[in-house]
Amino acid sequence: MWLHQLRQNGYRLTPARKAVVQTVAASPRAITPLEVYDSARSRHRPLGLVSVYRTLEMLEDLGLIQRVHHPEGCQAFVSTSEGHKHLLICQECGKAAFFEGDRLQPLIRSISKSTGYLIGEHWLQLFGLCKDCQTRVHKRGHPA
Amino acid sequence: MWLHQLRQNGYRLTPARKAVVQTVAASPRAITPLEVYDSARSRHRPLGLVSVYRTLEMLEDLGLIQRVHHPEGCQAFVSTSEGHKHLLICQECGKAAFFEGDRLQPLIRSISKSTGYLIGEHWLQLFGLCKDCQTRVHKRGHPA
DNA sequence: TACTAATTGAAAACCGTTTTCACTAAGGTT
DNA sequence: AACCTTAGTGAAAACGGTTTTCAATTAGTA
Repeated sequence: MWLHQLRQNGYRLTPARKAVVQTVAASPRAITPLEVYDSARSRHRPLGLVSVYRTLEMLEDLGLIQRVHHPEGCQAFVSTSEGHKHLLICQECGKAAFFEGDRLQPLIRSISKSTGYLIGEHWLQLFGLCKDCQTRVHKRGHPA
Repeated sequence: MWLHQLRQNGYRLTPARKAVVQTVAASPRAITPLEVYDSARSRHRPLGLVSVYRTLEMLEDLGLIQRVHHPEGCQAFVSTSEGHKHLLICQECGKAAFFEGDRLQPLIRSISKSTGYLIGEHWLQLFGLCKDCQTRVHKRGHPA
């Protein structure tokens, strides 16, 4: 569990941290520092926004959460699903799913060959509608 | 040419705009608003940072430039290469190359199937070393 | 040449993030 | 259980990039 993992890395287990960690871990979608703050304060009222930033940074360093890049902003985080690196985000509700990117290798190799670049990292992120939102959208009629 | 295109979209052709547009168009790498400002001021000294932001927004709306997402920040822009949507960025010098992402379709279809998501957009960005920087790095000996 | 609405640059406002700092308390030690 | 050390806390101030405001300017048209 995350709280365990923090202790093992020499971090103290404070109410502020617990509140932030539990909030982020419980969110199925990417959330911003301010959202974390609002939500985590119900677990630990005196929480300061500063502690949210510090804890998020810490969790990112430990690889437990990752930053999500959106067209509208890049300050949101999701909990990282072990071994799965790529994100699929619902454009309606924000719910995040993960998938393996192994199948990218052939594409990457061919791009490397044609451009001459030595490719190190890759980022792939997909956007769409999750199952729930597909049916929800149907019921309301199709939006623009 | 870009300046033409601006006129055709009802924008006036001012020295400030020309300076910004020419600067961005001439850059082989993604540049931040501040970098644009510094560089464009050599073309039009009295340029204000505000005009840089406004012009960048305008160019983005017209689809002439696109925002580049980096682990370290997401405020840089590159000129969009016609038809090519995906970016390959040199981690040494920042030079950008483009490539087609068509070959992603099979991967996307299979992910769509396994997750149930209806996938709309995709973002793929690669990071690596361009040819020049590969040889440059060799000459200096390998860095960490 | 005159007109007018778009555009400009400076300054102020804004807002999310980071730093500072004196205080608190987690967790090991006794 | 009481103590001690130092990591961690929250409030407030500082910061820095972006946006807004506004009076002055000017591009493009009549």
